[in-house]
This record gives sequence, structure tokens and C-alpha cells, in this order.
Amino acid sequence: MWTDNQWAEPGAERPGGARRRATIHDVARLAGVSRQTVSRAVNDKGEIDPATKERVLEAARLLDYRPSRFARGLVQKGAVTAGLVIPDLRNPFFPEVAAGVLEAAEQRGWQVVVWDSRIDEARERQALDVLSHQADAVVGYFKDPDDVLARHLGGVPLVLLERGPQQTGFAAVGIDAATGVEQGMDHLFRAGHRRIGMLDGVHGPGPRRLAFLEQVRRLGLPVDEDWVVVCPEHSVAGGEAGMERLLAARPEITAVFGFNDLIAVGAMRTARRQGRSVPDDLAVLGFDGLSLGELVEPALTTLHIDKRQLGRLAVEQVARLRAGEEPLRGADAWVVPELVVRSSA
Amino acid sequence: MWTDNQWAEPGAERPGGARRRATIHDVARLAGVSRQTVSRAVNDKGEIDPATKERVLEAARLLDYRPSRFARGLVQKGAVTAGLVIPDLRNPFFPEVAAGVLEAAEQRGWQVVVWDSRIDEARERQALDVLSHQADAVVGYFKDPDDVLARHLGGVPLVLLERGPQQTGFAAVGIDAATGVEQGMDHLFRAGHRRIGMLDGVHGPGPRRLAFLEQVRRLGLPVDEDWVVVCPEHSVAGGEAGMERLLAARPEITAVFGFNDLIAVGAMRTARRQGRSVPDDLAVLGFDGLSLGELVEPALTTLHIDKRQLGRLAVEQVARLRAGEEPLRGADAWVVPELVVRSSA
DNA sequence: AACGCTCACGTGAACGTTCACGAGCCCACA
DNA sequence: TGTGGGCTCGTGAACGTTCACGTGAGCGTT
Repeated sequence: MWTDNQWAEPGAERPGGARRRATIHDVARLAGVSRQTVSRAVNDKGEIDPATKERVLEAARLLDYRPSRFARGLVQKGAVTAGLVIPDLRNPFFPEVAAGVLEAAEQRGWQVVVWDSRIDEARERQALDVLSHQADAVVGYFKDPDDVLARHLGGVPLVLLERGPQQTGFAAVGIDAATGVEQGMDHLFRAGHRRIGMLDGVHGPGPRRLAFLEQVRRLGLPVDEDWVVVCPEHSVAGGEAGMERLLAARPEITAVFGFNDLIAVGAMRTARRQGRSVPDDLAVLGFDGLSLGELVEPALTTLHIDKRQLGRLAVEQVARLRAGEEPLRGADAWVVPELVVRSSA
Repeated sequence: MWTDNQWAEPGAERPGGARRRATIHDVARLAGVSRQTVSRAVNDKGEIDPATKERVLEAARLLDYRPSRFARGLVQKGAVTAGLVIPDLRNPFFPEVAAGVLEAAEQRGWQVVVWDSRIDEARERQALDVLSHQADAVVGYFKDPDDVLARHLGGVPLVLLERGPQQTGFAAVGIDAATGVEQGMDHLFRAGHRRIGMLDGVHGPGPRRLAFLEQVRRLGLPVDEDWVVVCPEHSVAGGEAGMERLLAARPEITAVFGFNDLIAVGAMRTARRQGRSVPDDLAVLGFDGLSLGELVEPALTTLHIDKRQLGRLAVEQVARLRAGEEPLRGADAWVVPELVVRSSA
């Protein structure tokens, strides 16, 4: 026997003005049936007379009844919620990755809680704190080292985006920067470029910078610290600023390799503003393959990444983790960039 | 007394290979304490001896214990999850709106489950079906009429994005298209344009088209059916295709108003491909204010919308609905576009 | 020695739903 | 007239946690 409603009438005003959420009991009582019958009506199951069903639904409507997703989830397992942590939704790269994650999740019947950490490590941790309580797994971009992540994770499976296996013990999916950069540098080299600069992203020397330096060495190009400039942010404005510094330090360069397409576009703008024509005076090579690269002038030559695939792979990793299988390691968890030659290089 | 574990050892392999998720009971037993003590250890509460806490945590680690978010949510209310349904994450407009939603939700301590309906009404309904079971409120873009939505909603509060009050009885936030289009058309008119075409979006005559026709009438411009062309999709490619048809039908136009920035950019590309220079032979006006408009050549003149604000407003509407207050109606729920004059018009 | 206080921990209940089972009813059929 | 079977509906239990208490040990104070 359920305890009697402490309010005079079902759905009556509380003293504070707020209502106590109606439960299945309240509906059952108002409709004069049992909980189970209410459940049947609400969930559209069989074994119920159409007339009673209508009566129950009317009662539910009257009380503004909505089933508790918690009570439901407690008894019928299977609902999976993944967390997705993205550094910056305004960078067109990440919505594409997110689209891949959402697509793959939808196919599996999972839901995805999305967090935009806005390039703030504290917010990354905060996201982890919340998601570790509310999600069954987390995938995302994180800058913290493994031990910090583990502390905020409380045992929830994690899949890291764009972290090499040597950088983390967690499951990860990433980009084969080395192969991509090699293609790009070969292209520049074959076009006759020998003095090539790089506009790097903000976090310390990552795979792209290392691959760049590796290629510079392989091709026997001049190499010095100030051929690589770190841009203040991963945006067009960041690329413009970085390019100004790079051209000031190394005016003799004939080509520049951008950390991503936004930075590369910024580089082109600065170059042209300073009177250098692209690609004749200066070739610009991007990395990402954003669709915006087709729209700028000249169209951006870039290393195209299948960003949706990256997202889908991440979900596959989550699935493996959940199944207790070994996550994909190495090449299977990498997306290989593809050189797309347009006009800028 | 809790029922005894049916498996030989806690955390032992199941016949099928899957493990039964360890519960707080299992941990309690292994650590030789009560549930409550486990709860205290796991949740970092006081009233526990550091030594026992460590022992409990070790047991939890051993069993790979993670608290059930359902059981937790059932007993401690307060966790709010909102659903966000977006038509197309690849259109840069929507990630911006989403960013606003996420930001506002984060401030309130809510989580957001995101769905990409990929411009498919069936998927919209599917999203509603799921979210009505799993979310406390839904905000998003939906094409279905009120009654269809209500059927898939099961009483969950809904906030519609970009639907005028005359189009729906649900709470909504939108864009003041009329004011925006008026600004834009005034700008074109003052620049001397008298033959102005429009590239509309795919769904039937919406506020933007109606406002365009209204302005055409107000300014006494020639008006005919084929001055408005419907683009096959809301993308650059869609704009290119639409512009081809528009120029074929009405080669005499001197300006074109695009449904959004992507379509406007497509229009520019087709115009230039056909030998018309922008803005001299043909002025192009966009709508949205995507940052990509600054990057194309010539830079796009557009009606800029504060997309984040749109998202924030939507969350505010949800909050009102949940509090039982009246949602914002009229001007307070509208975002007013602002004319940003660049080079294309 | 009696009292009170703090600390560390345990116990029953409650949260709101679904599941497995069972009961009653009505009708058809032998 | 009994029997079987489909409908329709109800009952106890279970899901895994936290909350509000309760308890007992240890210790200091009067």
C-alpha cells in the first residue's frame, strides 16, 4: 500500500507555489486503476482496454504526469549515455567530429551529452566531474595528463581524441600526423620550395610540429627555431598574428605550413596584406580540410581529415571498452590525412 | 538484509562473458562495511575513518564499481537534462546556437543531450521520442506542426527555435526577420538597386521570404513569382544552384538577397563564374552573419544574428517553463539582426 | 561515577518505475 | 456443464542509492 498523498488534492498547489511532481500512483488513483495499468497506457503496451487507456491518459494529462527517467532507468537497463567534451564549437573542425560521434551514437541507440570546454582546462575537469557522475563513458579532448584525468574520472571509461598512444594509457583515436605532414611537405618540396616555415598551434610541440621537423630534416631543409612560430590561438586571427611574426623573423620563406586550416587562412590574409601573392610569392598549406578552404581565395591546399570518421572511431572505441574488449591501438585508431591540392600551394 | 550474490565470487565472469555490474552492496561486503559507509567513501563525505575509506575505495576499484546514476537520480532530485535538436551540425550557424545553449545550460548546472536530425523530419520525431523519455525539456528545430509534436512529446516542455508565435502554441525563440530584412533592403535600395531577387531556403515561404516580399512592395519594386528562387539546400552548393536558376530566369537583377550566408556565398560564386563581378554588376546580401563571410572575397555584407544569444534565450525559456512561469513572448523572445556592411553589397 | 559530546558506522525506509506472475471474467466449444 | 483460453487488470518484488535516524564506543568534564 502506498502512503497517502499529503496534499489535499492531487496536483494541488503547494504552499511554496511549486507542485510535487505527480507519480504513477497519483495517476493510478485518479483513474481508479493500478500502477501497472497506468504503465501500460503510458507506454503504449497491449493488454489494456482502449477505454481505460483513454481514461488513464486523461488522468495523466490532468496531473501533468511524466514518468521519472531515473526510476525507469533503474529497472530497465540499457540506456547508454556518453559524454562528449569538445574544446571549441566555433572552430568548424569540432562540429564535424561531433557530428560523427552523434551519428555513430545514434546508430547504437546511445545518447550524447555535449560539453564545450571553451579551451579551458578547468572547464575540462569540471566537465569530467559532472560526466563521471552522469555518463556511462566519456570521449573528448583533454589536455591534462593521465593521472589527473583518472582522478576526475572515478572509473568511467574514457576515450581520448587526438592523443598518440605514447602520450596516454587511455584508449584513444587520433590523426596520423606523420603521414599527412610527409605528403604535404613532399608536395611543397616537389614544387621547388626549400625555405618552409610553420605556424604551429598553441599547445606545446605536438605531433604536427614534430612531423614537420622530421620532414625538414629528411628533405635537408634549413632548420632553426624561428622557422616555427606558435600562433596565439587556433583561429584565423591567430594565424594572421602568427604569420606577422613569422614573416618578420624569416622574410625569406617561400612556403608556410599551417597547424590547421583556420591558421592557414589567416596566414594567407596576412601574406596578401603584406603584398605577397599566394601561391606565387608564398605557398600556404593547411591541415584539416575544412569546407571553408574551398571558399577562400585562393582555395586552400590542405591535408584533408575525415573528421566524421574520427568521431565514429571514437564511439567504436567506447563500445569496445564497454564490451570489455581491447580498444583499437595503432593504425586502426588513426585517421590518415589526404592531400587535397587546390590553389594555395 | 540484501539478497545473496548469485555469482560465485563478486565480479566473477558470467557464463556469457559479460559481468554483472557491481553494486554498492558488493563493495560493502568485500570491504566488510555497510552500504552507507561505501556511499560516504565514494562520495567523499565526512564521518568516515581515513583507513576504512581507503579500504572501501580499494574494494570499489577491485570490483570496478560505479554508482548507478539512475538510483542516484531517483533519490536525490535536481539533475536536469535538456535535449537539443539541431538540423545540421555542418552548417556553421547551428554550432553557434548550440554553443549558446550549452553555455547557458552549464551556468544553470544542466546537461544537454544533443541530436543532429540531419534535416530529416523522421529523425526529428525520433529524437523527440527518445528525448521525451530521457530529458526534462527539449529545445530545437522542428518542422512538424504542433499536434504532431505534442504526440511525440508526452508532456515534456518544448521550446521551438525560430518559429513565430503565430506558427505555434509552444514557447519559442526566434529571429526578427522583418526588421532585419527591412534594414537589408533599405541598404540595397539606397545603393540604387531596383531589381532585386531572392534566393530562398527550402521549406515553404517563411518569415524571411514574406518580409522580403513585404519590403519589395513597400519600396515599389517589381515583384513576380520568379524573382524568388528556392534553393535545393541551405548550403553553398544550394546557393550556387539556385543562383543559376535565378540568373537564367531574371538576368536583369542587380542585387540578390540570400536566405542565409551560405546561400549568399554560393550566389557570389555563381555570379562570378558567369562573369558578373560582385558587387559592381551584382550585389549580394546574406543573412546570418557567419564568420566565414569575412573570409570570402568580396567579404559578405549580411544581417548579423547573435546566434549564441538565440541559444541562451532558448534556455531561459526552458527555465521559465520549468518554473511554471509564462514564457517570454514577442520582442523579448526575438533576436534582432544587425546589418553588417562589408564589400558584397 | 554520572553525564554529555563527538566520532565512526549501521539500519530501515523511501525514491518511482517495470517485471513476473497470478486472478478474475467472459465466451466458445466439447 | 465443465473446460480451456484469451482479455484485462492487479500485486509483490526488485532495481541501487541516499536520507534521516539510531547506536555504541571512547573520552573528557564535573
